[in-house]
Amino acid sequence: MLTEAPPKLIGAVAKKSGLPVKTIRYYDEIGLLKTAGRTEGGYRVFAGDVFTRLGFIRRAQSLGLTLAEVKEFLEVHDQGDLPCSHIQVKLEEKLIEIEEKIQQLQLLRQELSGLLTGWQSTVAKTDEAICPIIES
Amino acid sequence: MLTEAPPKLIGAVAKKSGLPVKTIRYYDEIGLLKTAGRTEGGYRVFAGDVFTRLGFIRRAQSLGLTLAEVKEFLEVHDQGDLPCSHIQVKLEEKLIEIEEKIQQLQLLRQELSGLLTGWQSTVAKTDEAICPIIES
DNA sequence: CTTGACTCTCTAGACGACTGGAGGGTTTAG
DNA sequence: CTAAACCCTCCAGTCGTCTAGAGAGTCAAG
Repeated sequence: MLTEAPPKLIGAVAKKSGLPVKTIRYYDEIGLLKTAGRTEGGYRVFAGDVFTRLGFIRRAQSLGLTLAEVKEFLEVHDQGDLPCSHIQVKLEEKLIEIEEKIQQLQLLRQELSGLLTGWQSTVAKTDEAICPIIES
Repeated sequence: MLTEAPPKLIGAVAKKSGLPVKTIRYYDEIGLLKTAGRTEGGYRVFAGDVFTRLGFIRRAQSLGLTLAEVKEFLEVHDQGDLPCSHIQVKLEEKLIEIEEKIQQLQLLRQELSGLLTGWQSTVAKTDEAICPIIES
């Protein structure tokens, strides 16, 4: 019972991934998606792994990586068997950057939770609190 | 032997922090810096904690926070004794986000180092490697 | 008092990452 | 065959984060 997988069109991908159609087209335009070709009518057809890919993109992006950087990684992934030391070094550098980021995030967390506990102690002191600044 | 601290002008801050003068002015403009007033001639004068502040800004920013978010945190810090639950909740949410980010970074690290080890095994297999794609 | 380094404001431009809309082709249900 | 729901390209606009330059004021050294 093997039925032909129906071609995933951009609308379906958008709905399932939660991203706007426009954004997906944009990602495709700048070469992040390696679309699985087009239909006869010229519609983009996407492979099954597009969701993994989109997930990766969004995750990386939300962590401060640019789409250009993301693209590099994806290219490495796509032609995975090209261990040129040039790119390998670049990847290793990126990994170090990421580890630094993790540490920075942990520091930031400390700082913010410092704000919070500072507050809490203030709350304890003042026993009641009203916020005089509510903007928007 | 208490001498008056000399007023830190923007150029000195730029030099010491490594940021361009323009950027610092920009940060001031959007309210990130709470400059310690101006000289008679209209020059910005910065307090000693400006470097801590700039450090915080850059760190947070490099982790994907917007300057608007950074600004919120700094405002909390500046008027630290306002434990209004509205903002407190916001901060807690941010903390959770940050913890998620840490996890995502760890995932990303895994993925990237997966690329790397994938490579390494390929290297082991092919024993020699040349990179056919050197762009720029 | 002049010169040079520094500062100011203001306006405009750049770049990344979208987002909206016009104008038009494709596909499918009735 | 037509209408609705998709999809396409192309072009322009937006938002955030700077960055460049013009024109002008400030300040310390000589």
